[in-house]
Amino acid sequence: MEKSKRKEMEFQLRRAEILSQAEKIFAAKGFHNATMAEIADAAGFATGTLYQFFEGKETLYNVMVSEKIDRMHSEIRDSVSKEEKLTDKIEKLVASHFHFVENNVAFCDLLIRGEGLTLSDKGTILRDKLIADYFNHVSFVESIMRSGMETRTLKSGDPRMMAYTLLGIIRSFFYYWMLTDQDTPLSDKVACVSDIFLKGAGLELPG
Amino acid sequence: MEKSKRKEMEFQLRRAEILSQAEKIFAAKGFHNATMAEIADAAGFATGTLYQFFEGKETLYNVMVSEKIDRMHSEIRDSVSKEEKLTDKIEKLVASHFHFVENNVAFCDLLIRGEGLTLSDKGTILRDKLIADYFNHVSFVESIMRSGMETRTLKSGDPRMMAYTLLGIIRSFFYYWMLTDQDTPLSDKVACVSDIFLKGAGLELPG
DNA sequence: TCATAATATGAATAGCCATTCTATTACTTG
DNA sequence: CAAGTAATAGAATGGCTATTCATATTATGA
Repeated sequence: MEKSKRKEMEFQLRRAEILSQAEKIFAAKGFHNATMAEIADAAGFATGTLYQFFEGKETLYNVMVSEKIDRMHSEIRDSVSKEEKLTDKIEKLVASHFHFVENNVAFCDLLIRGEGLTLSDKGTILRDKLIADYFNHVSFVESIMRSGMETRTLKSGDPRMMAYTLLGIIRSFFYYWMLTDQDTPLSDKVACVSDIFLKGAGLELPG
Repeated sequence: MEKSKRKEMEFQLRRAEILSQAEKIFAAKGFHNATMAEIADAAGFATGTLYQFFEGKETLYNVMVSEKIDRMHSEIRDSVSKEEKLTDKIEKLVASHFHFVENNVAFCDLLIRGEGLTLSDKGTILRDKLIADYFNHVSFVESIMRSGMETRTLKSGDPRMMAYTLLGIIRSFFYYWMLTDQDTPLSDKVACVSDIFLKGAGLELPG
């Protein structure tokens, strides 16, 4: 028999609740130290019930991380593509990364720790997916750089290197913010980052 | 009774052998998937013997990571402090980071994965130490930036932000190299990195 | 060489937790 | 409302491995 519309919706709601609690707990403790019992409890289910929704712990983790990353990437893309001028695109790229980080501190900490990229042999599936996602993301940034070169707003050079550079600076600032400075908004640093990326740290001597 | 000189040396040799094998195995499989039995076997000892040298698995891991990071940082400092000119210092900073990475791929991969930063509650000891080490390292780079400002080779600005910027770019390049390009030497990119850091990606329009 | 201390061994222990499975509860529908 | 179906509960199972410990081995020095 077909699942009714309402049934299906309720199922999705419960699934989402489990994912949401799983995110919190994995983020707080890492993959290996989080237990299924704990997640079930937080979501208001019995341990066994989780297995109605996900094959097992590793699948749960993989799905949680993948879906979250996908959302992050599409948020960033959406926000950047609304801009016309290259410098605005770059600012938006930085700003939307920072925005995501500010709203997902624990998750980003989990990602920084990288936990779960090598869970087990099976775990390389997630690792491979995350790496592929990351490359897609780099390619997206690269395409921005390339268009900047075409319009002669950026120096000509290897656009992929430039993408890596900008993403590296973004990551470094967010790491710094996570570890030391969460009281002041990270978004205050947007201008600083895009400025140093475009103009560099060296002093141009006059004459 | 005092341990004889020779006894002590032999002890240290065995300890070093265990650490060296532990590094390989942890790097290959991550903290949680590596077993004490496996490490003991690789080092040519029985499982129980490891406990003569280290309190337990977590201690073994912590010691291995800490000592390695300490070596990395002092190598980088030594190499940078031999240079006089600021631009040379910066090149050397990049080059020595890359040098370490090229010679310790598996270990760096372990660090990127970040495994072990939150092993358990006890595990935060390592996390705290690594964060402190990282801050020391940032401060070192910051001091280079500050001296660059004093000699008017760098723009004036927040030297710590500049330190984060450069370290971020370095990390990003090494990450890229790890994932895609290990056939060509990473050191080929040294000039590119210090160039983009000093001059930025933007095109200075003439006039 | 022999008694004694220091080390090494690896099988046994013990704790942890993912996963399974059956009893129970809630829902659906005729 | 009752029979039947789907969903949930949570205790029991089983696998895994860090750590311990009684025993064996090796080194020491008188």
